[in-house]
Amino acid sequence: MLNTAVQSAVLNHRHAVTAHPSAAFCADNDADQRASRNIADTLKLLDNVLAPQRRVVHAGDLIYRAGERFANLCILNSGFFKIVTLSTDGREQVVSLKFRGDWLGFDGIASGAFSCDAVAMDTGDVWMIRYDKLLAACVACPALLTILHEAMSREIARDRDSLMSVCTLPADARVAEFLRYWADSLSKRGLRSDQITLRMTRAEIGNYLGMTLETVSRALSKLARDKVIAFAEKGRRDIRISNVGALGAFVQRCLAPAPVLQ
Amino acid sequence: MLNTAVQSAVLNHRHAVTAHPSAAFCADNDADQRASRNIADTLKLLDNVLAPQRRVVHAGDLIYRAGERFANLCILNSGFFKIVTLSTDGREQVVSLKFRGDWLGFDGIASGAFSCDAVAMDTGDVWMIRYDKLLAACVACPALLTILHEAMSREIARDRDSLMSVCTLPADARVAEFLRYWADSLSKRGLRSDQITLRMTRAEIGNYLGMTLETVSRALSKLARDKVIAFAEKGRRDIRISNVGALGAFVQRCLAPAPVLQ
DNA sequence: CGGGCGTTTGAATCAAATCAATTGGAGTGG
DNA sequence: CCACTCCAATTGATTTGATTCAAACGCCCG
Repeated sequence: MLNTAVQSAVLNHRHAVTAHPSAAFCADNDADQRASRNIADTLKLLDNVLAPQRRVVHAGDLIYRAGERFANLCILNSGFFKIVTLSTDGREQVVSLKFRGDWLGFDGIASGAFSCDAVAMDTGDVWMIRYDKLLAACVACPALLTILHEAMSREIARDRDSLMSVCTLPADARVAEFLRYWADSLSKRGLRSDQITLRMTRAEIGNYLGMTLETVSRALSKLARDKVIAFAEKGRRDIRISNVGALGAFVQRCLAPAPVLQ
Repeated sequence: MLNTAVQSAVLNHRHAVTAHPSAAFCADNDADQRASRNIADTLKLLDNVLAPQRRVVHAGDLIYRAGERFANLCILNSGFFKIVTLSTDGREQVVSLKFRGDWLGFDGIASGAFSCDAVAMDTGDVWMIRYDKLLAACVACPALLTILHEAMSREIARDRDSLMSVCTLPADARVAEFLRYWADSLSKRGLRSDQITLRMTRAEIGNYLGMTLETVSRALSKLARDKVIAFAEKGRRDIRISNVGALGAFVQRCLAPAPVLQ
């Protein structure tokens, strides 16, 4: 019973974020297991009540684009997505990353149009839900309303954490924090978090974190030198994280005042 | 009929953000007038349906603090507020600024506890609404639900804009953008935006924008030197902005590639 | 008037950006 | 299979925008 969520998380994933059968890597603590189960339960409920329209997407596909009329919210059943805002003067900014169980499209509710692009970064499937139908269903089923509000609330809290990272952490720490967040997100979804495959280029990571691609590269090299992470033998997109705690410790070390050597 | 919203916006404001009777400064365009009216209408509806509990606050008062159990949302009827998140390791970050008509507390919905402090920066009054009562009322009154979702949606979109500014703009432009946002916020609430009184220290502004207080000071001096803003004759907290467009132009100038001089 | 706090401004320093060269894989086609 | 291109990533040298450190100023208030 505990493992059903973990199992279902694997569905619809091909070469994407691969789940691992061993409990050693999947939701290794109670909180992660609970989170993973919550996501599975939420998806099941939404499926039952609303029978959302499925859409399979591939890397590079746009789920919606800025300016488009808002009518649907999406729930991510699998895959990995980025939210990109585009300013009028042409600046582009990756503002958010989304995984299984996350929602897309909240930004469109207020203005009636999306204010950003939602882009798939891997094969996945999203469930489209008409917003008006969702509202109607929420009246009949209060649990749905709770789910919806919690999702929006989490997004708000998460965005604030992002801002905090960008404003208060030096570049190296920001990259470490980014990896930690990614590993955490995988754990909470019942996926193995000791090995992650970045499906973003250094340039995309840099954009998200407010630094250049060279700085990202240097930070990753430093993390590897300090043995906080390791690269897969072949290629440098796969990152092994034997100990997530070490990433947190690295962040703290970056913040600590320079040691006085006498 | 067009001016009622503007009038009501003045209520409950003492020395805070002062409204101006002349239409030249208040909601000078249709969009601003509409926004101002929307805020007034929303407040009226909430007042009628929920009869929120009033609370008068003064500069420095905490509306709620991180860790506190979540039970109420707040609507700001007047005053000016900051949202501050505190990381476990002691970093502090101003993540958001709030004005009349904005909501406080969405971050508490998901986890059942607030994840940040909400601090009044001026005299004002907030309306407290029990979240469970609000949900019940939403079922009976769909307009309420729309209002709630739009507020959350706007907050999400706004947070993303903040992140974009911090990540893509140089320090000078960030300060200009900050002032532009502030002036805009005043316009949308039917208040004069040609003269704003910063109720934040340079240190607070710097924290919010991800830079040091010295850099904020230098940026403001540069804006004044370039005649984009002007300081009040006495003191340097009051800022005159004769032309909001000039702030936008300044931002663009910061982004433009260095001019080739031959 | 004097103390305290917020602000400004300058000079020195530093972290990150920029510029530039090289490496390394993935994919293509002969 | 190898040669080739293309693009991502790394690494080094240099520049630059912002921070840090320091000093002075201005305003408010007891």
